[in-house]
Amino acid sequence: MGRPPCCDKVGIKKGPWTPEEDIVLVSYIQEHGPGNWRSVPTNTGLLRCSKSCRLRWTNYLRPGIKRGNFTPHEEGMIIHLQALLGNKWAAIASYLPQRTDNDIKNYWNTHLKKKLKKLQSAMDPHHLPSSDSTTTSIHHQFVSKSSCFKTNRERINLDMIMINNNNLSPYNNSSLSTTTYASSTENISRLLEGWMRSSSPNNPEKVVPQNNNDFNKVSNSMGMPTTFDQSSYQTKAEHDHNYEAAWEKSSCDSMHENNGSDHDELLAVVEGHVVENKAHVVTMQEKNVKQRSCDHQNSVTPPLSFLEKWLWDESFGHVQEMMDLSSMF
DNA sequence: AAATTCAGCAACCGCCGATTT
DNA sequence: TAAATCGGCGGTTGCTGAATT
Repeated sequence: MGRPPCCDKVGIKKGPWTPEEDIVLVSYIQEHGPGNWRSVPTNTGLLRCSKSCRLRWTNYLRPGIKRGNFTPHEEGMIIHLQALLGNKWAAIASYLPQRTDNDIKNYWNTHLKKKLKKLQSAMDPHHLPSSDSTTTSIHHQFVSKSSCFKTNRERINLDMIMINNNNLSPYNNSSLSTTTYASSTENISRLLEGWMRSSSPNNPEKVVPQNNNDFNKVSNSMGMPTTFDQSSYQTKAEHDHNYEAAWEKSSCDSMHENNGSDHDELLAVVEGHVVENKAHVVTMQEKNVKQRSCDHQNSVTPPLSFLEKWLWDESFGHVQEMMDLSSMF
């Protein structure tokens, strides 16, 4: 016989998570840490399957997740890594701190695919679009050294590097110390605010805080930072803009990000790409060395591989190429 | 102003390798 | 060793708000 099932399939709730459920889940994880998902529904009383709990945590509630617009730098990274790795969203996400694989996947499907198709048709007007051609074509057009990865073996080599470099990811288990869980209350805070915004009397199931004080009460009961005063904004756009600003300001991760979208700003970001990424990798290595030294004394993080350096350098070159082309639109 | 279409994204589904009993 | 679930991943769906007609 195998293991007993993680949860009873009968009476499992589906659909969007409510703030109440989120609070229960976050509270539990703050106390016990992520993992052992099969015990979460039982121990919390949540009418969700363990998979749903894990997904909610990893894609939304986990600390350090950045939401909102992707920077040109992030865009370039995704395009390049997708060309190299294919639709390995988890692997790509490991190179983009603060972004979830789901977010990257969504962004690729809704934004970048179209963008690249546009570019592709501009570069090759006679090309007949097809579902699989985009990636292949982009691969040829933007990865000038793609011959380096023509064989499966070489692709596996890169995967090995990716696996190795997962140690650099803030998302791997070793670097998620329990002290960081507190910041997930910010996610809850944000969620509650968005939920209030979208709540309507037509949905009687939701227990909507009636005013900002109620919201703050809920937040304070969670020990949340209530850094955003939503009462003074006239329009939704103004509200959203200021909320995003407050959110960005209160973000737990201080890694430098540039949200500018105009061309000059974009190029500036791209030009700083290599340095920034190398600096980031070094920082993450330092973090991991510190973390590991707690877990396993005297362990050493491997240095940057030649191939990884190549990846960054290539990324810089191709992204700049992309930017030159994108100025056509 | 109402109806329709489009776009974005959270969450579900199904598959697969790892793990447990 | 076999059988069953877990955990993780990528593909897809369906809901909601925005944009367009």
